[in-house]
Amino acid sequence: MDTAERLIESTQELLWERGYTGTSPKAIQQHAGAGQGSMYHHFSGKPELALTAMRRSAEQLIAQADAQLSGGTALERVSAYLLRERDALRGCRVGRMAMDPDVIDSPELRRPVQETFTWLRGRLAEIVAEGLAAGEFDAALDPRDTAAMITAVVQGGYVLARAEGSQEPFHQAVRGAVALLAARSTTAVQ
Amino acid sequence: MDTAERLIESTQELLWERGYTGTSPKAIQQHAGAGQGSMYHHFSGKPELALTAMRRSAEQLIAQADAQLSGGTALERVSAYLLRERDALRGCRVGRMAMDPDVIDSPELRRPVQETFTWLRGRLAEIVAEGLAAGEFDAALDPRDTAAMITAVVQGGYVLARAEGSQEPFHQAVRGAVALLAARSTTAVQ
DNA sequence: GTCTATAGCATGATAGAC
DNA sequence: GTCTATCATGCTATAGAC
Repeated sequence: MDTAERLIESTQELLWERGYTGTSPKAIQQHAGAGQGSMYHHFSGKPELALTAMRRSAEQLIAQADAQLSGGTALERVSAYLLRERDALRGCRVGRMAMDPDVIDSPELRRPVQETFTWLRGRLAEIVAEGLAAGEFDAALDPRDTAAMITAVVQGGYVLARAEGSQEPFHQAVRGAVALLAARSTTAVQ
Repeated sequence: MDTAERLIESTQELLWERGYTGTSPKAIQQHAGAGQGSMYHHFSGKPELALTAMRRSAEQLIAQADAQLSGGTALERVSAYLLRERDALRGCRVGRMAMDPDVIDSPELRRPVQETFTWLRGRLAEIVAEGLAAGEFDAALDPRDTAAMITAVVQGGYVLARAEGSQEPFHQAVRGAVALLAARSTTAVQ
């Protein structure tokens, strides 16, 4: 693996762990086993390297979620997404960036974060809409509101887990969401 | 207002805006209109001042939520909490701290964050349990899971709003949660 | 109690040798 | 391409005058 690649992957790791503000070029270089000159040869500076790393993380998250969101009924796909095994204490490598002021204040750095969640909410809304069209969900459900709720439960579950220092609140939150969604879909058939 | 008070309130503001890692003693001093000597006279350093500010924010959030969560049926109270007007782009001043590695790595700094969410989930679980006892909610709902879901939707809604640069995803998420809860409430069904 | 001066170290970046 | 040296600035804290 070449140096540029090691720098990108090290940045992905450190952004996930410490955020943009809390990640220094020096820390990235040490993690990647590269010198300063090497980093500044491949990238113009911290913003460009972080942008490259964030785009990479966004692509990976979308590819992963896309794979998990295919196959089965709408409820099965949504439940699989919510109940998928995660390291809740680590949180979301993309969602984490939304709390970083330097990222949010920069349209360029914010874009991959925005695109990730726009895509995720859109994909979940399609699935909920499919479930509605198939009569699987109650017609009263709004696809976009429900999709935003599902996305938010996961992101908020990470906050609760980290606050508590335990995975349990995350699991409670997603179980709570699945229970509400599941019952809604079964009662619709009565 | 005396200097110590201005320092505390300035720290509350800046922690909300930029987090712990992104908030420097110098920035606090400038915001409070106080010199370095003044800050270090009243507080041993950044950690003690931040701890004081975070405890204050936690108390205020709990007091506010407690007031909002009294009066009306269980569904009304939960809905009022979810639909309350908020500056979604600003996020939660307590929940924000959960994404800061320096806060989470320090048991002392994490404590007010943990206590806030433990209390909030507990209070919401009580309310859901009351709703269950009164036959207001579907008996299949688990109070703690549902409470964690409600708390997570709000915290995750902030992430979506900040990622999007718009309040709309927050509103979608809480509307989605209220719609699901209302659908499982006997008062809404008939 | 508040101020200024200073310290030691980290940050983010540049320069130039190799 | 990678290295070390260097730089201006900012961070966190201490010292000591007032």
